[in-house]
Amino acid sequence: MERFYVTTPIYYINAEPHLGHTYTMVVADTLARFYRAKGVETFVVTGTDEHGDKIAAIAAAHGENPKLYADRMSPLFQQAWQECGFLVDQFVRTTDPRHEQLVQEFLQRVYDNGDIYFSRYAGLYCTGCERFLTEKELVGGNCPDHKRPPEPIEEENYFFRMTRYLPAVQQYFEAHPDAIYPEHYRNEVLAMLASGGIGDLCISRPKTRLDWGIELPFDRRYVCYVWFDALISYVSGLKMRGDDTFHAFWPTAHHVMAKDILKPHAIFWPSMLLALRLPLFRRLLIHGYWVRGEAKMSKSLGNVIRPLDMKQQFGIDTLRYFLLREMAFGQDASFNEDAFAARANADLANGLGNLASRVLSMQQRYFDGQVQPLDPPTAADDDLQGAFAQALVEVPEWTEQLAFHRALEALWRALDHANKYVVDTAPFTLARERQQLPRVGGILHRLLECLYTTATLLAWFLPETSQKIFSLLGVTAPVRLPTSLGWGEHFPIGHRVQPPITLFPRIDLQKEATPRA
RNA sequence: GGCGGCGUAGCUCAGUUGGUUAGAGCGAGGGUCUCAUAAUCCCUAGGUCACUGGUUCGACUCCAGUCGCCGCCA
Repeated sequence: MERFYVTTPIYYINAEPHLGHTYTMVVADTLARFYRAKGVETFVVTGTDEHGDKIAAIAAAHGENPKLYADRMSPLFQQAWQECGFLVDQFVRTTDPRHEQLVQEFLQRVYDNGDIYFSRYAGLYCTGCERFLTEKELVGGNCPDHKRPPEPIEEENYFFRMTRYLPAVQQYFEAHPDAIYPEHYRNEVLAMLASGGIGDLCISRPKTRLDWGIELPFDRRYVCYVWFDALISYVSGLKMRGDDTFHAFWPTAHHVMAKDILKPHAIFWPSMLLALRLPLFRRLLIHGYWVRGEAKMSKSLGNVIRPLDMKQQFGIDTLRYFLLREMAFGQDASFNEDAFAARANADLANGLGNLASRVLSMQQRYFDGQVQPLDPPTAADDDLQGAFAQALVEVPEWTEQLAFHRALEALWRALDHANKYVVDTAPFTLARERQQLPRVGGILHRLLECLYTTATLLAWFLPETSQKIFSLLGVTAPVRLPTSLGWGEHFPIGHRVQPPITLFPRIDLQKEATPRA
């Protein structure tokens, strides 16, 4: 059986879920639903990253111990994703004993293989970044990201002999051109590897400075550095379901993430896997940032859009549609209310929503909701069917290539065609003459088929809407993504469809803006 | 500083291996129908394709340089 394993990063619990997290989730969810529709067995892992200096500091600032803070924050993510309806097979918390045990087991294994050594290190440490900075990285003596001076620290630590594995990592990426997508990021990784500037990785923190982390099994005076801990969640998430699950899914691993954490995933992680004698992941899928004005959408800079607020105000599918339609996967995109409302109104309310509404309304008005036989097709009928046949081919193709915006664009070309078909064939005019009713019935039957195919192709993009349309049509969704339209086979003659509902209310920003008090 | 990318209509972008009047969507303006969520559908945008040189019969599309923006690395 074919399988597909997709992960998101485990999210750092220093802030609430924001738009960037939500986009990553939407992508992972869309991919999982797509492969599922194709009959592929899927597994999704996400979670929360709960260790590290920063968490300890935030918890202390709240007067809490870190574990309690984590126990309070982690569910915010879990619940948000659940309310958004994202498929999640395993939610990993790095404070879960099963995860901690695996991290220790892996550390021990790497240590036993001689890939971990002890050494003194002096440097400038930024608690915001949770890493040492070089002098050259500083801007005016400050960390460029956190705008404050790092602390000079000298200490003894454990190091992972990453340099030993870098040549093999490089070979792997050269031999597997699609392992990092988009290609732009693959080139960056290859450049990084070729530069020779990558050293071994410090994987410990002395407890004297920080004790909120997983203890090193071979030296209890130290805890594990966050990346070594966090990356292993991709394995522990599967192992929590048993070794069979791990063996079945691991070779198909697709890691979705934003571009800021490319390096740990493309350099540290494959090195760790090689040191652990585990197969490498299948692909890294790198997306860009949602920018709003000048500042990037980041947890430390505020500027947050809360997913649950968006869902409550506009519905999860409207948010999904905007995110998937507006961002070319891999590139940055901008988020603002005007673009959001424009997109939603033009494509969802006026396009898809109105089409469903007018078709179901006519079916109700002229035939009491009962589906009529197809009549012999005209040229216009053939064109319409051709448009949807093309969508049936293009939408899955673009999805497979992660070009979600193109996939949706392709589907909307067909929908636009359907709206035009209504005007061209004018069933509402024909219906005035009794002898034309068979033709009206044939036209409406075809339009119902348009909605059927649309719902089929929306299953992984807008699952809620897809279900709503099938339910309005009074039929069940196909079990498997069909390879041909099958028009004429979905509605028995006399089958009754439902009267229209408003799938997507038009968004009026001025109205939305007022009741803020 | 090194490597790489980008700069096309008000906005977001397409523009394949160089070739007749440079395209789409949205927004805006005008019109139409009336089944529909005042939605649909039709018409309308005259933009030095950043700038300057070069190659060519001919370049938005190739080359060099300039300016501006950005990414990665140092």
